[in-house]
Amino acid sequence: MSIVQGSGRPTLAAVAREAGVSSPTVSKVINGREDVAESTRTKVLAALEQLGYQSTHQRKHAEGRTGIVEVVFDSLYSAYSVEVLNGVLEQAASIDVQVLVDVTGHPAAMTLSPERRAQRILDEGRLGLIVVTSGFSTAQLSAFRRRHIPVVVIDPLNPPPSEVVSVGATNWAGGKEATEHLLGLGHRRIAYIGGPESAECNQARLHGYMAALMAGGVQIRPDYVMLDKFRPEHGIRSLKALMALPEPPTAIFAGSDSIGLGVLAEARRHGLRIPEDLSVVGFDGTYQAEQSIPALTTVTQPLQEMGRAALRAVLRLANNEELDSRRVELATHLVVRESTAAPAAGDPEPEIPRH
Amino acid sequence: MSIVQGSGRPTLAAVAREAGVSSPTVSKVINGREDVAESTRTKVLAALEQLGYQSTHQRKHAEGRTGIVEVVFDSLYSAYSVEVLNGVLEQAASIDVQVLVDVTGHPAAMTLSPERRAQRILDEGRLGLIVVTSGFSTAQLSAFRRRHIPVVVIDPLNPPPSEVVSVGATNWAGGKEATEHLLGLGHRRIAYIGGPESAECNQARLHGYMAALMAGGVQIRPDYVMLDKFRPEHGIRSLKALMALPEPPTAIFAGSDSIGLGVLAEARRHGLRIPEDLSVVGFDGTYQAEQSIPALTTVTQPLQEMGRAALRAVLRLANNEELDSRRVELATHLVVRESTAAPAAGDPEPEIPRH
DNA sequence: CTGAAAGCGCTTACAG
DNA sequence: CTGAAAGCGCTTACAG
Repeated sequence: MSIVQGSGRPTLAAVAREAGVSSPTVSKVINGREDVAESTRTKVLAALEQLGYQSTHQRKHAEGRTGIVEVVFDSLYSAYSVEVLNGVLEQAASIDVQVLVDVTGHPAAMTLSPERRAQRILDEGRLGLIVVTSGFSTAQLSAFRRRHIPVVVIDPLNPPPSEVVSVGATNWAGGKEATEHLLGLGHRRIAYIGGPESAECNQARLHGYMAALMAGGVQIRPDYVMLDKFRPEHGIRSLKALMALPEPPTAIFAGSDSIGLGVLAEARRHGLRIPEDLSVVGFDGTYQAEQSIPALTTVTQPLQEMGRAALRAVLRLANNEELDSRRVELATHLVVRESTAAPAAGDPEPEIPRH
Repeated sequence: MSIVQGSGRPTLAAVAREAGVSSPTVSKVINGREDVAESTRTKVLAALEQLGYQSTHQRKHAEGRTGIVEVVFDSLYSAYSVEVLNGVLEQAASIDVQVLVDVTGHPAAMTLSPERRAQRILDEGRLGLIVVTSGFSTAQLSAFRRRHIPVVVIDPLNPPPSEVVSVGATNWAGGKEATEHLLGLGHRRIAYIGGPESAECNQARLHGYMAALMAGGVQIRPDYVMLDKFRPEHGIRSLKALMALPEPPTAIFAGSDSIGLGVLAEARRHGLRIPEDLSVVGFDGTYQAEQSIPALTTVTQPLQEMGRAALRAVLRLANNEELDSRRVELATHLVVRESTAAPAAGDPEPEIPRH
């Protein structure tokens, strides 16, 4: 059980000495042969781990640094994901790194356990991993860190473990700005149709919304806050419900562009004119918001820049360089388009004056 | 110069015998050492090629069949590309193949020569290559074939070399169906705003359009055919030009959804109501056409299915299985939505009766 | 199930 | 610039 400190990288023979067995036995373990006693296998595996043994194949791979970064999405069926991917791809193209795209949310997907995925990423010498919204639990992310695989999370749904690097946007400030815009136009009955209650980014937007209302001296009404998935259907259902209220809102702050587009579609079916009868603000700044008719006022997130920043961070981690910060927040900004205006003049306004 | 038929795969020693040199010399050539006479290097390279020698690393890679397929796009800034990618990803997820996405059209992109790309694909043991619209010239595609890399082209802009497998849609039939739909509604002044003149798919759609007009007894007017990029701006510019004609069209067949959406936007600016004043049909069947207001009538291409079919074909080629056909054409179909209707009744109609 | 011995395929160090 | 010889790291075949 002597600790042999070989001059260079560990060889199979060194592992054999460490484990107190012969080389052929180690060879068998590595190659997954059956004819090895379980106790021996355990000893050998421990020695492999201890010395950090890599097969010739793995070593070649690591030296060659094939330069592949793996990007994991829940799905690519949202403009949000596509824009982030485009940012990653652009950054990758400019520095000759390759991008492997993985989608975990497909019904037919083989669901790889994170441990197996981590193993594959190690075996195949990936430079690192970018995770876009959700996908992995805190425990799963920690598993990657344990194996020293650089991981960067974009806009994490749940707060990631503190040692994981994340890239996001100033969601609180964005939510505040959207709401202030509507207040500034004269709206007082402003509803929030947002994403899942558990999602970090939704909480920040919601609290930005509430902060703006409070600062504006407007009462927060629980019946004006509808939380569910970031999907058009949620916008459709929620607008229906809000319009059925005795005192329907005159403006909607939607927690995502896709929700906002759902609101637009449903408003149209209701015969509501946008922005004359109802103002709508989205969040994300996807091209769909730009191209909708009327064009959607929205809080733009620098999605491409977020993708680029994530790739840069992964590569720095892969090179063991220092990062300025474990958490990057890029600035959002409001883009005013056609879907917002002052409320109808004749609107009965049970106004509380600003104080 | 004896041809040694080793029992199994070629070893370095076999290459040495074939080239009439020693093993160390071959080793040097393989590892790119400088101290080899040029004439010797040439002989050795010939022998390597001849015997199809693979380094241990390459062999490991090939055996392990890491299972990466490379997909090359011009860009991912179009709904078309994204839908194709989603098809590829879905198929890949269901059979545990990984997908590497490459985008060549970015301004900052390192432009890899196809020879270097082919080399990389060989070295890194990719299963094959899917090329989505354009990207490679005929000569470049042939380079891949020469090196026995499975290649499938989706919707080739130019007719690919006959030995390359391609996946497309029934563009001619789709163009004909779109035009017949407009004729059936009573339109006679139908313009075509299509893609690049050189693009195969555009030619097919244009000829489908012309075939329908001829069958309907409607004169083909060259001033009603506008060809340029598959982009919204082309739709905007062309509609402007068409509306300035002494006899503007009452219906537009757009060669892509993105062109169609440009037409919609420009019509709105012009104060034209859709579909009362102008009918518009798109092509592609992207979700943007579905979500536009008014929703765009379009000829749907099974883009996801095309992505799936391409991946299936690449894997069959990689396994040396037979393909049913070198060219797959999947069926398009017309989806009627809100952007088409009968022309305004009062329309002055210099009508030629159908014969 | 284990390991001494032989062997394989490639690389290295160096004499010419 | 080339190759005989030694060597390295791993695997294989087989005796126990």
